Amino acid sequence: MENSPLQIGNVAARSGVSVDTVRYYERLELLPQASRTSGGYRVFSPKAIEQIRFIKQAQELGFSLDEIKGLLTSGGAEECEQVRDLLQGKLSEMDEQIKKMKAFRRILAKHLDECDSELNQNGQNAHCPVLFEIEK
Amino acid sequence: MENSPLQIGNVAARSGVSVDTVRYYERLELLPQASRTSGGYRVFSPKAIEQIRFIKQAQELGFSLDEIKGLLTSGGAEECEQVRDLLQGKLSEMDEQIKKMKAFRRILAKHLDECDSELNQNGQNAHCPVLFEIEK
DNA sequence: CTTGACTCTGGACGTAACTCCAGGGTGTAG
DNA sequence: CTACACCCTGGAGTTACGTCCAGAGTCAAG
Repeated sequence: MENSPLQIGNVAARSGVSVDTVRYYERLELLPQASRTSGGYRVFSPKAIEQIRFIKQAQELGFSLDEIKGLLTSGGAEECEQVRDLLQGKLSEMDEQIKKMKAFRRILAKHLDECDSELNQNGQNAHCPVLFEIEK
Repeated sequence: MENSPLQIGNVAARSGVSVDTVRYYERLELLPQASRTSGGYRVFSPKAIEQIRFIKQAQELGFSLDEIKGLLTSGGAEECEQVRDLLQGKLSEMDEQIKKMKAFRRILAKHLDECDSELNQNGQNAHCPVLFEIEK
């Protein structure tokens, strides 16, 4: 049978994290308590893999595990509002961040240019003009 | 005289960090070793304040202190190229990140909508559809 | 000369998010 | 029955970035 129970190493490999991390997430209640075999081995449903991927995705975008927990425990109406608030907050935060990044991007790009032309013109005794005038 | 030496508490206050943090940055060589009074007190130049602000700014945008150190130690031609590479790398990273954020933003905004209409229509027994279909 | 605000050092502590380890059990193939 | 890969738990260790503390010195004002 190909229907062997989905055990932790498998889940870990498929979702790109370590088995330790899977157990860690379970402890933090980011994953539901997995059921066990008679021998005590955890048994996962394939949903767990998706869930871990979701966690990783959200994490890359700056959500903390605690916030992600908030996103995952969505049940009734009350929680729905709570999730909505969390999302709303994160959205404005992200807009803010994107704006800042664009501005800093421009600054860095400019320095990069200066760097390059400095190298082209002065070659050996070029000195980078990074940091100066970066303030506002 | 208004020309009292710029000491650590002052620098800290003006740059919005704690004195501990200033000393910490000095240890990490993110700030030059401050000179000392006869009594052993650090004496800073106003440039230090700018530098700390720069560090904080870069940090908000996801640079680690180690990377920032790379941005700050810009001297001759060799370092210039090194800085250029660092910036180049960070720029593509930022572009990547901005793209991802925009995508995730859309996903979250959609969920937010669903959340809202769910609340409007089903009121009390609304249940949030967050997490499902978020994969890719 | 005393007071009070400020500074010094070295090292311990704190948090997030893991990561590793010892000592032991499970399960299956040969 | 013996390997051998895999799993279990509890707890210690790690990295990044600070923050706090004790015990002691500095300095300007009164």
